[in-house]
Amino acid sequence: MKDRYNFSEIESKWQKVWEETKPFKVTEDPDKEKYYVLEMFPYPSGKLHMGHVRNYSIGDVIARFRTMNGYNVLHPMGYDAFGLPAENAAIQHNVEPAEWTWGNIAEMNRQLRQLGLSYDWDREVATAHPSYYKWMQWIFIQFFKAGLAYKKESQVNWCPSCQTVLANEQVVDGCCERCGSLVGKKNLSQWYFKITDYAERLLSNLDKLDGWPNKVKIMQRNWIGKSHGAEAQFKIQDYDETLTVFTTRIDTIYGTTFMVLAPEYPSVPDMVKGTEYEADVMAYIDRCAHMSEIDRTSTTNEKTGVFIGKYAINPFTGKTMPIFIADYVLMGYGTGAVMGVPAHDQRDFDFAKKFDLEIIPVIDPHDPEVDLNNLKEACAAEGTVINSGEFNGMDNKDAIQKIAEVADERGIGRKTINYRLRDWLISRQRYWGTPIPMIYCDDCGWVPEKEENLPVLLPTDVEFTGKGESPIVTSKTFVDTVCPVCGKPAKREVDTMDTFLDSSWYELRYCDARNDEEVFSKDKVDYWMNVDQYIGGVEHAIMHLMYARFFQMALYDLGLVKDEEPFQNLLTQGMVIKDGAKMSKSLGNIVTPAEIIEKYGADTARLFILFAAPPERELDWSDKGVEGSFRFLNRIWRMVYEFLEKYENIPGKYEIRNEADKKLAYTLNYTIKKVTEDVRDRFNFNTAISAIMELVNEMYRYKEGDVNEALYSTAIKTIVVLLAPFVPHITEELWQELGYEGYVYDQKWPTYNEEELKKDEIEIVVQINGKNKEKINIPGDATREDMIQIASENEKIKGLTEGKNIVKTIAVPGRLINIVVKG
RNA sequence: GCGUCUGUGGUGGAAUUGGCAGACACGCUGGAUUUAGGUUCCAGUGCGAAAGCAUGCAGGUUCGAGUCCUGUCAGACGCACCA
Repeated sequence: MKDRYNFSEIESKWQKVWEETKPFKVTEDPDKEKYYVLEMFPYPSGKLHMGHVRNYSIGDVIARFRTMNGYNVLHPMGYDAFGLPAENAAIQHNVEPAEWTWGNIAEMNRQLRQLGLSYDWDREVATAHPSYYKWMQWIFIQFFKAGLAYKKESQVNWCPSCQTVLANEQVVDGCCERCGSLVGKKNLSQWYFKITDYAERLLSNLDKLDGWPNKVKIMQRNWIGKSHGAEAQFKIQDYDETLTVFTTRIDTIYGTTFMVLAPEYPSVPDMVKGTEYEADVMAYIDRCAHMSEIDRTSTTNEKTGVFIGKYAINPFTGKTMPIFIADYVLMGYGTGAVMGVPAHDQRDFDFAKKFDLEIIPVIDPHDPEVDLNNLKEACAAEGTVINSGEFNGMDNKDAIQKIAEVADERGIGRKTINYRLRDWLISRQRYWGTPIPMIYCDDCGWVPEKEENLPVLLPTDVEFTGKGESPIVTSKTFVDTVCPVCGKPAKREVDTMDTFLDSSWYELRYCDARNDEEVFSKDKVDYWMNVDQYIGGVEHAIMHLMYARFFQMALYDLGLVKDEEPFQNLLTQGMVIKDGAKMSKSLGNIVTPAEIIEKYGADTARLFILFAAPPERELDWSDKGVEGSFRFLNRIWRMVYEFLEKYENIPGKYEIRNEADKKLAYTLNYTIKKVTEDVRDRFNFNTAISAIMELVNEMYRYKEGDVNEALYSTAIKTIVVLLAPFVPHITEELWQELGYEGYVYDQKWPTYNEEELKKDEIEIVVQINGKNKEKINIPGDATREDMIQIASENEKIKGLTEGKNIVKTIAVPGRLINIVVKG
């Protein structure tokens, strides 16, 4: 054995072994309990960053730990390979998106292999590969057939100068990131998925997801945004249309003094056509088209709006009231029309003040602080209904029910449930995505491509000018085709799919990644699913996880999978930051995995990243901290080296000869217990590693005395096995140097001996009125009464309680005694 | 703006169930080893002279609060076409 830890030699040696022997390749084995560990697959930007290293290190510890505990572990990796950056590279650097992407994947594959991760690489998928997107298209067609996909007109960001559609990300402060022009909106007919049909199930199933962090479930609940309320219908004076509003406060309908429509409300242009209001209204609509939703709904902004010259009629009072359009009303939520009740809604209050509109209080909260005739702000409190005709005197909570019932009877409204969740817009006017396998025929309408013709391949004769609605339009071979139903000339859909679709079912494809005959074998998916542990960035808490859940439910309804939920347990990791800020090029605080691996090796990088913080928290990168982790591995190396030089390696049954042996045996067993529980139950790898460090410190102390070779050999062997999931290369090397058979990744996880964890004597604290006063030693098996007895005999405690009235004494076994005194 | 989360020594963090705040590590200080630097090994290290005081800030519940409750401030993440 070499006296120095040569990490680069060791790491490349074992990576080569793993590459050749494929120890992490798995197949279905009905006799073994399976465990599916999945890390969110990366977008192949070309460079691995520390967030990736963190994600995959966490997953690798879990996968290796479960393998050592006897599970049949599925641990796959792949690439979310479609997306905007490849297209930008094409536009800016004139490189084919495919070439750019496959090059990046090759580079990232190389970097991932340097980390020593236990993947079954034979299951690698890349969503941009036809063998993957063929089945993406197949799933789309099944969804279409099931009525889950439909076309609808909607708005996109449009740069008038570039003549192209922009992603929200490409819009900076309302302007095009490329040319700086003011971005507008453009209407396009686009594909949607009816995720709202699943709103209730997506919501109620959350209760079953015990293995998910509460915060993620709360975020998803809020995102779905279920609210119970009512619809009410308002006729428009001298215009043949009825406005339907959604409100959660139908009890305040008598207080409605105006109506507000979203600027995009479809009939608004027609209502103002040819009137004196037309110019102002159309100008306002245009202005709103340049604003983001976040800006529009900000409650701190001064309210803006325009009167459209029409009046609505309150269905209960018959009173007429002005109709406005205003940016704080969104077309995408509710019905795009709201009743303005300034007395009881703050946004309506602000609007009424601005436009000098009437404020009618209709709920009396019986609060002396609130002057109903001179409101300073809206009063959302509950109370008694007033100024509301037949409903006066009711409790407003009862009125919410009653008014909705009365409206229903009179045909002017009804109770309803509204969700904030909107249908999923999946069309992208982009090249580098899965082509939507739909064909438009003048006679048959939108029909899917025949399944035997899949995949609909992305055309390669495309120009990337950065202009136009979709680059695919420039292909001379793609668009024209024949109708799969009637055979007449027809045209293909030129939009591609949102890349979120690709990543909504990849966990299923991993179960049977090389299947050319079907999307996946049901038997294989039934064996491996669900994912036992999913790990990824908390930034995906809502969208990706909601979409993947929706896919699984839809596939469940199609009979393709046996469960409604794909991810049993979820671990959301925090970001990697440096000096208190996100690592970014512009701040110049980036540390790349490559430079750390070069300088210290992958084991050190993994160890530091797992040791520096628990997975859920942000991780503050520290170069000094990395050196500390490197030092620890060197310390281990030297300890084993010295052991092999000086002692016989005879692990196994040992005698406890003295206090030193007893102490080491205790620490050894305690460490096994601690590491097992921290990894298995809590994912607190930082405390697991610190426990191992304490064991090493104890062993350094121990070896200075009279060494019990059997015990010390056992400790050496155990520590190598305990460290194996964290630092796989060095432990494999040490295992070999110690002369053991087989591989350390294949060893059985150690168990601990309860007997050796028992202590004869423990130290507890004695408090008086909650303040620590004394420490006493008591027998390990002392009862409450024993504890109090021993404490009361202590000289210091006697002195402190003398002449005082002891009110009570609280004894917590194994921890403390608190004596409460008076006087 | 809305939603969610996080605030503990000089630093990263520990305290798992309301029960000794600061494990482990970094940094720093001192010592040993070394021709010297580095490495390594050992010891010390929240503040305070002490009584005591300390977990962003202000209250509250409790025998006891970093942990629970209310309010507040600061930062991070998400907000539907980045992935």
